[in-house]
Amino acid sequence: MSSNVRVRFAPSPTGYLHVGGARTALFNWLFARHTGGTFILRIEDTDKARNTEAATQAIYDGLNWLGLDWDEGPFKGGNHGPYFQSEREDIYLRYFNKLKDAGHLYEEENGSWRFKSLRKVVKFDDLVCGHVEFDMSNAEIHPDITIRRPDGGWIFHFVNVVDDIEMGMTHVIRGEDHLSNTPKHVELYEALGVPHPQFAHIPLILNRDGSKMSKRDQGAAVGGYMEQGYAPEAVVNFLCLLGWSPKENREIFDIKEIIERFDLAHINRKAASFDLEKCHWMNVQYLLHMSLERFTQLARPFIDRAAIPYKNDAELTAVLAIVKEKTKQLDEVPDRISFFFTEDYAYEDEGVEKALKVPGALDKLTALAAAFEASETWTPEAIEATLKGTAAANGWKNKELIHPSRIAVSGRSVGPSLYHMMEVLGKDRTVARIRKTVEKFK
RNA sequence: GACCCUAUCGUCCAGUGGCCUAGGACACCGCCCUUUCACGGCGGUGACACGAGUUCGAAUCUCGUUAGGGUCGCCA
Repeated sequence: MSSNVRVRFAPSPTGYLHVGGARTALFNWLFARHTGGTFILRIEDTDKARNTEAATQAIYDGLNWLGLDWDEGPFKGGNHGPYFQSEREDIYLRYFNKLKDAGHLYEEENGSWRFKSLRKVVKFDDLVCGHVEFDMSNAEIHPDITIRRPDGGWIFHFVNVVDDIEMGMTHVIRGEDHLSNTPKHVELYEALGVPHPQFAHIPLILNRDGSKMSKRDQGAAVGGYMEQGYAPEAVVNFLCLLGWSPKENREIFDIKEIIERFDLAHINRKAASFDLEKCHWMNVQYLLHMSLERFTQLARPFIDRAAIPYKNDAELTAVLAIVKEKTKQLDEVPDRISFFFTEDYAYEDEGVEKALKVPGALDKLTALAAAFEASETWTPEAIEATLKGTAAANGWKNKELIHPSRIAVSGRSVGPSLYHMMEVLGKDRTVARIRKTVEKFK
């Protein structure tokens, strides 16, 4: 399916990619993918003083991580480039002269240029907000906008409109903070003699307490989700449901389902508060239900960064398979698996007190090690049978073996399923670790 | 302050005049499952901002008030 829909995400590289910006990008992307249109990335770097390389890179990284691929833009090219505003000087000059010749501009004493408002009532139908009217007739309420700096630099309102014309945008989907700017833009389109694109102003994202979400707020930077080990598909799913709803009473939708269902008409008009806890829950759901292959792929950078000394992928995968269901964020993985790969694992104080430093615990472990050593098969079921059999034969409770042996083989009181953990460790290492522990705490 | 947008559980959504004694999810509180921790299951607390209308009937329509957000830059 293809269509003539053309939408863009036009960030300014002045900081980190914000979740609000990411959601704007996401809604544009979804609209393009739903309609079979084209999604364009345009970098609005007109403010030389504030733009940075790092910020530009953060935009690429964030979009790539979220899976929001663009059809035209940096690295991709396209027939409407360049896609950096800093490289479009000649185009702006052309439009500037056009406006100037038509008498729409005037120069200030300091050398900046302003656009003379048409001083009429501006009306437009916003795809999200509905019919909107602004009475622009009063210059005190709506002063003429500046479009060019004394140094020749261009101002957002002007270049944004020029590029949207030149790049053939059919829809402008952006944050509601631009709604009040829109009548100015509509006037620019009119002065240029070009019909304006359709507008869709999506509500802003607020903090839990209703305040505006700013860069410093928790959960604000997309980079934070990458570092903490959220699954990108979970963050995407969460963001989709923030201000838009497929009208079904469920929460988990894969991206294909969302693309099928997405439409601008069902975007909420109300600003949404960002609930990090729900995002976290959604991430847990994704981690729990994704394939082991996907989990391994997502966890690997964290494991490598922590320099976990696994021998080969088979060994690593076997371990990941049993910690996957407990993992809530990928950045926990190195800690959750570290004890599998060293005999020099640390013992957790509280667990040692409760499970090992109790009368008889070490003797019971010794008996358990002997029983394990004598066992023929080493499957979770067999291990469980051996453990419970040992307990029963001696008149002990199962948990009198379970808790001490968990501490003995892992150093911890919490972790994966005990029998699966022992299976992955193997019989020899399990027995050796139990005996080593007995010696250590004698 | 002016202009614009908005207003359902603490939060995210459902609800577009009767199906609502308002539904789902997160969080929270019980109970159950269980070798730990989770997961899961069951149940519970909890909302139509307020006031006038319109209508036989309003969470749903209109107006006002209040509240929140946005814009008013030589930032985007």
